[in-house]
This record gives sequence, structure tokens and C-alpha cells, in this order.
Amino acid sequence: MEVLNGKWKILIIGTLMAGGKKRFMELLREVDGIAAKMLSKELQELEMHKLISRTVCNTKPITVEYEITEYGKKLEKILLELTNWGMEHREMILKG
Amino acid sequence: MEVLNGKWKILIIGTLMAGGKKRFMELLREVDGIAAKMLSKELQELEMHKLISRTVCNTKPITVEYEITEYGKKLEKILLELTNWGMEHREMILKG
DNA sequence: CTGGATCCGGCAGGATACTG
DNA sequence: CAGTATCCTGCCGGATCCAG
Repeated sequence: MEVLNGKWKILIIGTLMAGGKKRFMELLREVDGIAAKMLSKELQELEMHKLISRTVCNTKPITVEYEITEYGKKLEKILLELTNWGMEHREMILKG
Repeated sequence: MEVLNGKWKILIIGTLMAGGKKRFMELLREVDGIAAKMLSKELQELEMHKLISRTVCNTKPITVEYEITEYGKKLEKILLELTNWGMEHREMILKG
């Protein structure tokens, strides 16, 4: 699918699926190797597609929380199957 | 998944899933807009991952047939779900 | 802390021409 | 018909600096 385009989207979704609600910095730490600009950009794209929600918290240093939407969770099942397939695939290829 | 990387792989797999065994030229015609170089390259990558099989036929002008492997068919179910999700998604986005 | 603006290099991918 | 070789280009994504 072209909605999942970009080097990090699946990783981001995976991280949010595993850990639930996350702040920007948490994602920056947990999605290993990603730059702030890329995280910001891909989060925006995911939000445009209604896969995640963005919530601004009025704390002193402003914080933002991202979360998978109910709609986005429909992808969860499919993505999990895809991941499982990928695991089996790795083994199958490594053996020959 | 990173195995499905490349602009055309999903379209190629989809075409082979829908039409069964196909020759190079048939794919070149049916996968709209693809160049021969790209088709060749992505077919090789798919073959390395055992998702499709390549069979050379000893006809006068040599022909080659490509087909989804039994193993590759395991992706069919997942890919169909992903496609269905994409259809619903399109509608959902267009409405707002 | 969140994220926008800018600059830049590398590579995916397109067009074309050629071979067995 | 099937595939390779070569060249060229856009844009994806990384680094860095700046702002609210």
C-alpha cells in the first residue's frame, strides 16, 4: 500500500501498537535511528490518513501524545499477520 | 515488509495471483507503465525470495514463464486483506 | 520539547539502445 | 522474446540550525 510509504511508518505504527499512547520524544528514542524531522513528517502523514491521533497537552513545556485510532487498529491484525509471515520467511530463506 | 520493497512488486504479485502463469511480455503489458528493466529487476528479487518461480521454455523464440510458488501463495490472503482495507480506506478519506 | 526551514548527497527508477 | 548496459533525474531521507 502507498499509504504506508516511507522508511519508518511501519516501525512507528508497530511501536505505537505495542506501547499505546506515546509522546514525541519517546518515539524519537524508541524508533531507533530516526531523525526528528522524519518522525515529524511521517507522523503528519499518518495523521492525515486517520491512522493515528495527535493530542496537545497544555503542560509547561508543551508535550504531544500520539495514539493509534480505532480505525487504525484495523490495520493491526493485518500488520501482525504480515510480521508473522516475515518471521517464517527469514528462517526459510536462511536455510535455503 | 522490506521484501516487498520497490514500486511494482505488489502489482506484479497481484497480476500473477489474478492471472496465474504469465510470460514476460504479458506482464510488461498488463502491469501498466512498468519498464522492461524494472520488471526484470523486480522479478529477480521476487525469485530470490522464493515468491515466484521462473521457467524457461525451449521454444524457437525463447519464452519464460513466471508463476507464484506455493510458498508465495501464503501472502495471497494477507495481500487481499490489505487490498480490501485499502479500498475502504479510499472511501473513508474521500468523505473526510 | 515539538517541530519547521534549509541544504545536500545517494539511490530508486525511467528512457533508450543493444545482445542472444 | 527476454534481458542487460548505460546514462540521467527527481526526490527521499539525513544533518543541521532555528523558533514557539
